[in-house]
Amino acid sequence: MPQPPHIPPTPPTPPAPAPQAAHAPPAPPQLGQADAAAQGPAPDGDAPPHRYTAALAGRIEARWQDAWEQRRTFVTPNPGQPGFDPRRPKKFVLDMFPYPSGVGLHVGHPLGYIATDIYARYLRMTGHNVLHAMGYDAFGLPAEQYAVQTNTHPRLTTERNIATMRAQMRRLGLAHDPTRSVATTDEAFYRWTQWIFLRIYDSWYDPEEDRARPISELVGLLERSERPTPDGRPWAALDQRERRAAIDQRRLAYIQEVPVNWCPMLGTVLANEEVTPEGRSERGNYPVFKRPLTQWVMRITAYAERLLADLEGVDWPEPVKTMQRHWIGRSEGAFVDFACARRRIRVFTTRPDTLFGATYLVLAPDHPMLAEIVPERFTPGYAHAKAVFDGAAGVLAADPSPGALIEAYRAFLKQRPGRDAEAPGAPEVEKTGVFTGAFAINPVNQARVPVYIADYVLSGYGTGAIMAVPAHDQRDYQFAAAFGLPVRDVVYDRPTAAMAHFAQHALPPAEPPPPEPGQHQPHDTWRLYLADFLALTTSPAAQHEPMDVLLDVALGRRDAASVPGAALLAAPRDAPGGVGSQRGVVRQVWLEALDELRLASIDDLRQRFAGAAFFRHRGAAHAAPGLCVNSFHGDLSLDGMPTDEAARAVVAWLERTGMGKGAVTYKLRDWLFSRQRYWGEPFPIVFDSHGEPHALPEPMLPVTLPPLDNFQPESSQDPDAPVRTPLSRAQDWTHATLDLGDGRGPQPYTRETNTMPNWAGSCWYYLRYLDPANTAAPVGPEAERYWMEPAGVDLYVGGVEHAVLHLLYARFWHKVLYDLGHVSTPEPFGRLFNQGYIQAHAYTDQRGVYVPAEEVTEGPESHIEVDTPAPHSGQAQPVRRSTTFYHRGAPVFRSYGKMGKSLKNAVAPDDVCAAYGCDTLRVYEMSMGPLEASKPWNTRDIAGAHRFLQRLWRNLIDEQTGATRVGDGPAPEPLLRALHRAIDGVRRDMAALSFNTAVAKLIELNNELTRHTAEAGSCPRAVAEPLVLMLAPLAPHAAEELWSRLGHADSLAYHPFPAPDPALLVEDTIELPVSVNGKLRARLRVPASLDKDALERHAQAAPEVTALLEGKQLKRLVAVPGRMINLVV
RNA sequence: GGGCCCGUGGCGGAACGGCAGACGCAGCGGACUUAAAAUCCGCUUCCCGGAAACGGGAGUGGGGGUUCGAGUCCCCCCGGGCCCA
Repeated sequence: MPQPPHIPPTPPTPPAPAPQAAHAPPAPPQLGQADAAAQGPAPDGDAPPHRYTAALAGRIEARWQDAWEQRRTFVTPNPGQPGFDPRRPKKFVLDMFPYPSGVGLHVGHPLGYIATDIYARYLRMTGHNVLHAMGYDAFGLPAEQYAVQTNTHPRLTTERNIATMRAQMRRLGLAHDPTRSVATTDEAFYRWTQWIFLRIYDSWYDPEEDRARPISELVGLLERSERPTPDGRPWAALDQRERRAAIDQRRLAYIQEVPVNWCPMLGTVLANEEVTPEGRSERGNYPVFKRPLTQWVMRITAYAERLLADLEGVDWPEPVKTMQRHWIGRSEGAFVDFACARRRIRVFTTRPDTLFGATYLVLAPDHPMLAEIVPERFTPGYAHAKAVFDGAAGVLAADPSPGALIEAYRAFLKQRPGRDAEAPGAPEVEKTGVFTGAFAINPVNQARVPVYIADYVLSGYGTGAIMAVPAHDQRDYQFAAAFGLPVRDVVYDRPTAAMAHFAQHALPPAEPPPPEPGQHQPHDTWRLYLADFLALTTSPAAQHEPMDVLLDVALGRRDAASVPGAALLAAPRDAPGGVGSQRGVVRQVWLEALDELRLASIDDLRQRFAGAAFFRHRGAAHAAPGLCVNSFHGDLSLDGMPTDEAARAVVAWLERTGMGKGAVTYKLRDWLFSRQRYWGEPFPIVFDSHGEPHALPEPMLPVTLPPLDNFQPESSQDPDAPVRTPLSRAQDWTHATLDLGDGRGPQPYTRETNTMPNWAGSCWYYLRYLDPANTAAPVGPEAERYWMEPAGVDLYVGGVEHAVLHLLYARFWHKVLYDLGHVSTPEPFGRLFNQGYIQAHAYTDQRGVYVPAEEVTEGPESHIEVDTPAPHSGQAQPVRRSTTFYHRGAPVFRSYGKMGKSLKNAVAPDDVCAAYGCDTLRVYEMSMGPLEASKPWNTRDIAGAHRFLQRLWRNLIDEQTGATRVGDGPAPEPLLRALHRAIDGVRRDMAALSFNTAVAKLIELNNELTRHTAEAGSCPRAVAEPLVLMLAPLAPHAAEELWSRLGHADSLAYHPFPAPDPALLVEDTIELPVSVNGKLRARLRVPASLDKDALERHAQAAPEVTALLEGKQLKRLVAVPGRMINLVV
């Protein structure tokens, strides 16, 4: 997974004493620090010897981290292993797989890890077997780039970074099972990545059984003619090569020549996201070219339907599900055949309902049928532009034949920098293309439409040909505008349909109403009627009324009683826009909308609709669904049908007439799985002397990376230079004589020299946590079933940035493994939770340059003139700004953003741990707000978390002597009640991941305890012990220390979490609010058991209420026992 | 342009459709102290009246709606964020 937490190369700071008076306030004088990083509590030089200070916290934390490790406290046994307790229910808690990067860890990164740790600790204390482990997605570019620069082997860098990150996690007190930690770069791990790749390679998708099956079963089915061969000939008639091809083209992992973003200077392929809109590499700014390259591809599209359908059953945030649905992009479209030069051009469309609006066809520039349909000469008199691209004019002048133009266009495309036409974020580019001279016949209305080629149609998409509907597709519209092609409306939304209806049927009454005050002349009254009519047709109440009824209403408003349908006007509220001032407001809105159409007259309006040219005049396509118009010919009429119904009708007509068929398609593409890198998993594949791929037999795994002494990529200026991957330079490794055990004996082979992408390891790492030492399988079946059933991972926490790719790829691999019987659940992650980000203030100086946030101080307000470039002219304009922030005495301005290096606002967790202890950091991060929300870091607030732990400590431990202050005497009942209310609430909050409110409840209880302890001089054990246990998930070190000082020898990690006593949760009397007309007027203390009738009597008798009821009629009385009373007068 | 999410005190944030502002920060007052820090106790949404106790009014971005009752549900608008184009 990319975008991992970053770990600084320095080892974590050991617990250090609190900084002593080291923070002399910088100039200007009498200013406090604003957002200083980890400033630490104010120095307390003569603090009592046993106060919970940063120094003490540091000692405690180091001690307990050692103890947990030595006692193997969090080592979790699998079923069948010693210590396993089958009576406890299980939970599998998972964090997203981090990349150990080596730079810039900040306090935002561990937020999710702390949350899962707290949850897992809570689960252990509530009787669960908990699996919580942490591993490292350790292959990847940064280490390889570092190798290129310094010639340090990436393994060295990676292992150093992993060690650093492990220490970091340990310093935060995260209770991962140390025996289950894995790294994708371990040979023992990637052996199984390769093994899974081979299972995928050795599988095919059987559409009849809707699952993946081993290739061996495909061979049997082909032999028995139970599945067709590619061209329909019997299996026995195929020769050896043809049989091999028939199998290879059905594999779930296959080799194909595909167009990729090739960057010759970097010597590698780039993902779309790594290419700038200018067609250059994000790193280095080198040119990138589209180039066909032989790649490994994963047939994820075979699973599109299941990946979509199974989203229904998982407990994930709805936005993530929506993003996956969009990414898969299922659409029910159609293939439509257009007759052309005695051939048929098959196009694909996602909008068959717009077929009547197709005014031209566009083919991919390399469409195979072009040679057959392109005529020698253009038909004379063709009215539209024939070619639009740089240099087209010259070619047109020299030789106006279609063939010459097409050649020139292809040459133009080839020399243009490569970029995926569908790359996200790419700006709209000028449409280019060429008329082929050919015409095709639209099957539904026999219209003769011109055929173009253009680069906005890709040969890989659908059939490589589209029907263009410029009125209802933005790209088609732009192309039509560039070439002067017709735009024909065939779908209207309700307001447009209403306008069309008005244009056709409205005859404003003979006697027009007097002109409204303002801008409209009397002859413009049709606009007023139209505006009213539009308001009516779009009002929620009249959404489904027929247009002719509404038109009568709109036209007859002055004479309402005589008009049928006038009931709509009877109750003003039922017909928004109905009467009075509100009607005026709505009318004004519509009049303004009409102004934008620049209608010259009602005849102008009529003409636009008569010519089906509404959208041409508006100058933009209307891509949204609506109702069909202008769509009838012969026996097919779509007029009035909504989009989905019309699409079905067209598909039925196409299938009946043999002119096409319905088709389900997906936006999802197959997954390019090759990278031209060194630092990734080698493929377990070799090629024979014919270039045919062979899987290596299992005993030859793992295929390890060969040593390399030069990691420099082979760069070139030439976009067509042969691709030389780093691995191909290891000649000894690449060429091998092997016996693959297929009966052919030892043969010479060459190895695959691409490596797998970063995603490979993160697609299955969670399975390895379950059984990390297994040498016979990636995961043993018993461990897999125990931890994964019934619905996969019980809680998966990570950032929303992995919503699509990681989660989709991992689901795909899991489903393949499920089909092949290696795992027992169809979905890997049952419940997903997206944590928010931590943001922070950032500061810029008067030039707009960021200054280190930790050095910024706050002071008196000052006003300064700053030169700010004006948005459009770019000219500097002095702007007066005020600020209260200063950096080295100079005023700076505050902004806000994601914590990180670029904004110079990162805060390192090591610094916070040193200044307060990691328990304080944990409590602070959890109390900042809801886990799912993004929230601002505020160093000043950490003190609150620290003081809470300090107060709690002081309640139990004498700060002078270090002895406990806990006594065995009884606790007073109010305190006990507070305790049990807290227990009840904290349990609920913990289960719901609402750690912020859990912290608040503990603080409340502790504050109550503070008051009691101050008074009584000692703290009752009956409160102290449950409080410590409840604190344990949040601040585990302090809690363990207190627990042991309370006389317990064992860790509290598995001690039962306190349970509330129901008897102490119910109150005898409760206070109820009494409101009159919804306004709070009194509070009533009543017995909790009081029933509704008695409540009502009490409420009416309350003096505050009787005063207000004086002389008024009580209309209604609502009393909800245990809640409130409301009187209505 | 489309989709999703979010707007609550000076700040971070609480609040099953039922007492808005829990808890923390900052601020103010008090106790302790020679003094300060630390600690403990109290106050702290805004406006009006009152010496005070207290009383009155407004209030969850703006407007409308549903409801006995709306921060919470529905519609429109404004502002911010994320994703897709």
